Amino acid sequence: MAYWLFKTEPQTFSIEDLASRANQTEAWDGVRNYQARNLLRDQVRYGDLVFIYHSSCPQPGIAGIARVVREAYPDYTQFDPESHYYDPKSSEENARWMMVDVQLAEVFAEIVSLKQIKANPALEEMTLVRKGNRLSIQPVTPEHWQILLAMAKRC
DNA sequence: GCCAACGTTGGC
DNA sequence: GCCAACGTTGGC
Repeated sequence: MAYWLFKTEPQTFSIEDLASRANQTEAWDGVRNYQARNLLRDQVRYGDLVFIYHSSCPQPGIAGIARVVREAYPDYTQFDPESHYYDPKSSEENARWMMVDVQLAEVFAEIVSLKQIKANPALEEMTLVRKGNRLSIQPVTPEHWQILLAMAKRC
């Protein structure tokens, strides 16, 4: 089993939105970056655990954990002309973008803030804090996962 | 294949 | 809103 970090802008989709549908699965749509797409398609597997990271917001950081409950399949928003994520260059026969389904596992009592993460020398190799990194789907090593879990206030 | 122009991400 | 650090596009 592998560990991941998925970024989301909470003003668009937050962990509270995920929590409000806790017993349902949620399609993680809208990934429009090839490197992130490749990870979703080739490496993210059923049962993997995912840190949900809030970005572009007052307090960026890790808000909780989700579980992958369906492996990669075509992101339907790419075919919808009404969608913000519509891609006219993609086709149903040859879908360009993929998504997975996730389900909430845990909401942290407090966000593990980017500030805390940056302040921890043991996490300086994390993709998240490497200079210039903007990847929205990132692998997390088991070591980093355990350190971050220990930093989180669990319910 | 090169690379300039442009668009996006995301912290601050 | 600023801007660094990307990624993408398209002419050549």
